[in-house]
Amino acid sequence: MVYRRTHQVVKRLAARRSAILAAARDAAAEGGMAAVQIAPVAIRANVAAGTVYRYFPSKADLISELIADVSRDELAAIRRAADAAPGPSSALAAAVTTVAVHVLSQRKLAWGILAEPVDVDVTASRLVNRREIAGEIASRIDAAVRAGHLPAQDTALAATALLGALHESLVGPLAPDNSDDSGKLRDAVQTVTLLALRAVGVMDARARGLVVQAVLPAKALVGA
Amino acid sequence: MVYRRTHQVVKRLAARRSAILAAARDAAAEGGMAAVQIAPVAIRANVAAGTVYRYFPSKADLISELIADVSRDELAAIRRAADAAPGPSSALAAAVTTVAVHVLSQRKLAWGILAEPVDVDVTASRLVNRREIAGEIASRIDAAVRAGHLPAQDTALAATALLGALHESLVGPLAPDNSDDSGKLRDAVQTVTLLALRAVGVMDARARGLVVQAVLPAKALVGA
DNA sequence: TGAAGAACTGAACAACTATTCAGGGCTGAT
DNA sequence: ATCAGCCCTGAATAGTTGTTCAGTTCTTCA
Repeated sequence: MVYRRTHQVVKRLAARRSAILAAARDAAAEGGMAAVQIAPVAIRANVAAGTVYRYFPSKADLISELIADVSRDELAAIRRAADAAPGPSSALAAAVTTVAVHVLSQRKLAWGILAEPVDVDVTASRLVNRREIAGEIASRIDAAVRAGHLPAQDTALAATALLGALHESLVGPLAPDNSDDSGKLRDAVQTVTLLALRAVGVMDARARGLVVQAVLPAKALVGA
Repeated sequence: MVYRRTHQVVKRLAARRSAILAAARDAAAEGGMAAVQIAPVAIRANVAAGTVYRYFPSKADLISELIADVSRDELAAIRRAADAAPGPSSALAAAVTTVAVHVLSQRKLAWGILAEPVDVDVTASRLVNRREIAGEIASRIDAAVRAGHLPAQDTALAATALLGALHESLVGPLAPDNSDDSGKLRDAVQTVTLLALRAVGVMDARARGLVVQAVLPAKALVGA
């Protein structure tokens, strides 16, 4: 053999792969999953359509990896916010607020990742994504229960319900479009976080305090 | 003119239209929206594919009407259950329970109506559906607030969040499949109703009582 | 520099279904 | 019985995109 993958080539290939994924992500952020079509993504990434298939076996694989990527980021953000909180209840509040802020700051992307119809089957990837996020929330609820701050409950179901409430009210089709008014955005985050905390059994007064504490550090993110 | 639509013909046409809609509904109940394709629906309704287009201008119209139909039924059920309750809080609990029971007893259909990807655009119809149901829930929350049973709040947002929680935890991709165990089904309905009531501010102890009252009459429906 | 092999291109292909429409059959008035 | 007009049929059409692949370009090493 007179050809060998040199380090430089390996790096270029990896860069191209990332460029394609980034192009897909940009497209999704701008126009939702509907905009993630092979030809347009290829153009964005400065490659030909066929090249995409040298990196991803199919569109389903491309989108699945996109979903996994975005989920990884979100999960990390949730953990960071929760771990920085002083106690289990604050951690739960911080986690919920983080989810709310994230989906609001990238509504189209979030909708695409979560629920937007796609022509190929990405249910498996979406399932993994939801499971991870829900699992994280569930374990935070669990910690608060063990600390005696919340009544015992089916934490997995509660976590799923919480996420459903957040998503539906913030990026679902009925969600009001407040994307230009950052004050209303904060209000929405607060209101929904309050609902979520009360749902799992935080007493009203205490919940209000937790919400205020959790929303303050998240303010900066709203602009992102 | 030597031909005129006689009463008999009018009736037959109406029956055929209903048959097509019913076929679409059956298909959706069995295999979700993916199974609602013109040719198979036509076969189910004992007509040719072309005939469907004599009754519905396009697939989008057919599915939109299907969504409207199902929504009408659900809304009626919610109102019936809520109106039969002794007070505003019970009415809210009954409404929430009714939604839960309905989606659980027809999971595939509910998923199709609510969120399953469809190749044609039915967002408008889905939006109307959600708005109607959410509006009903919102007005029940409002009644409870006015009666002094709940704290003042953004009822529209709360209603949307409640529905999101119900749907996600009962028919979403993470929902456990308990379709064979009616005991678990009841548990799920109870748990989720409890979460929903607490979310809008019903005190825990009181919420538990309301849930029990609301679930009892709904039991019969679970089998449907 | 040349040869071998890999990567890239982009036009052609494939598959899936909604939609159409020319022809056949049915209904109702005379 | 007859015919005008509507209804129904279902094979053919059409439009949309994901996917392929033969040919071209680029990279590596002797």
